Amino acid sequence: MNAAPDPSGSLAEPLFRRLAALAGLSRKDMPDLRRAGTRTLALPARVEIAEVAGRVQPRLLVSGWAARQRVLADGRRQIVGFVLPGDLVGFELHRIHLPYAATQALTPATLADASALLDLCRAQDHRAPLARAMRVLAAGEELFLAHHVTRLGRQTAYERTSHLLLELHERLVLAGIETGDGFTLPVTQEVLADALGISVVHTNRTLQQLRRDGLIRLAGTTLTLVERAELVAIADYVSLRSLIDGA
Amino acid sequence: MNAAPDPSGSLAEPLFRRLAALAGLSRKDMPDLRRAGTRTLALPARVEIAEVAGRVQPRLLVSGWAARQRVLADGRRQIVGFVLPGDLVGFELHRIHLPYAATQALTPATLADASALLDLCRAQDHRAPLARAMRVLAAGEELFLAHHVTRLGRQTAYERTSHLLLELHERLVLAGIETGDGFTLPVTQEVLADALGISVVHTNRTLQQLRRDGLIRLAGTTLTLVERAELVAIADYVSLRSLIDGA
DNA sequence: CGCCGGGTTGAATTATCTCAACCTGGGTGG
DNA sequence: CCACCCAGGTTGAGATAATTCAACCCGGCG
Repeated sequence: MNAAPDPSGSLAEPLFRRLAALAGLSRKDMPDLRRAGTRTLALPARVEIAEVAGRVQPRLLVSGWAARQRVLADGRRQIVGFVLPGDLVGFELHRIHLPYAATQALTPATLADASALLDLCRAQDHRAPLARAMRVLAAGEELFLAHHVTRLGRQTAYERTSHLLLELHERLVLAGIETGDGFTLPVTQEVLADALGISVVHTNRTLQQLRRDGLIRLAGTTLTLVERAELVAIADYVSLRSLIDGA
Repeated sequence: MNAAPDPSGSLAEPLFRRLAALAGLSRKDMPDLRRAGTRTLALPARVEIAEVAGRVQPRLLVSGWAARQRVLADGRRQIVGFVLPGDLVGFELHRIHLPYAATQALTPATLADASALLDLCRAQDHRAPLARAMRVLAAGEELFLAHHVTRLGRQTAYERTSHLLLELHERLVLAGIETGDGFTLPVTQEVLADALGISVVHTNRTLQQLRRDGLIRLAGTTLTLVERAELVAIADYVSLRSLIDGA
């Protein structure tokens, strides 16, 4: 759990990319976090990204994956959402934090303190470019929750899996983490199962079916969306990109 | 589709009740909407609450129920969330609107223009009581989406149904629409099915099972939560109330 | 009167789950 | 340096929750 100041401001690069890509925020409107005490925190996998001393800390996920999850009384787990690099946690800009779902690191992860960014956002007028851009990000988060609901409620395991993979890919590309037609999927099938609302065994079989059908390739943690267009059709996937551009 | 000025400001009463109950907003901090051009719009059931002329209008649901829903290419429908009296639609305070899920009236409904309220909120400092209270409401909305995900992903039909009924009840009580241990459920079983992610037939059977088990009573549109505590245990229900008080 | 939306029931079908076994590769301790 | 150990992946087979299809009922309404 070492802590060091951000040497270059690049820790927030994935966040900045999304702000630029989705909300057209220009470099000059990007906040300068270099001298704002941005420190990083390294966490091993499986650890909960705790609120320090009961207080919610605004943080930015710099690297690794995490998940917001709820565990039922009998141990069943549902992943409510994935937290990817460039995502914010405990960031009480638009809503207060409720301790309903715990955020857990799925891989080794590094976090940066985002209180400087939070203060900056709070000081903005609602018409300011940065404030506007943050509202676009918030809309994206809500969209992904709605995606999740639709997948779980009305899609088959095959469709759900395609849909989730497409969403993860879009998010990683938006953040500039990935650029090609695939991505690194650093989680176990158990994690996917708990996100997709199906059993591990069925997750395994579904992934294999997608492979056999030539829609994806999956070797270790390297996933390729071989037939992206077809996957989009199967999953009825609506991209954030298209919704923002269309509006 | 008649339009009339709000005679008393009471149109926003359900909203005000929630602000008071959840965020401790006092009457003196409540916005005065009486002379702010608050007009109402009456809609029949099944009509979409459209964005007029492609523009998103901030509105307040005054009476009736609506639903945000997504319809897949082959006609399957998933209700992403219920809109109850006191809820806001098209209210672009914290996030921009994305046309992912259409909002449809489930019963005859009346809406009021909420642009005055939106302007007022936007003029607030982030520490102002009203701004703070709106962040609490936003947290509630997010919680109900998380509830929805958990229900659909990891609960049985029996548990899901219990959970949803508890949530609807809590929301109606918070808005001051209902006060007892039950509420008026003005929707068809098909609507419930599309919210719960199960078939109509199975929804029917599940409701009957809950009745047979003496947990609920359902006559026409009148629903009673006979054994509320038991339902909470079955559904592993976490109330918004308890989360806010506990924090 | 007759129709129709919504609720109810039965019976066959299917998607998914559970249980259980087995395999593999990487890491660890003796 | 080898043996084992364990997490994670894979496969088979029986069990079950939920679906689909179909029929029927009821009350309200044109």
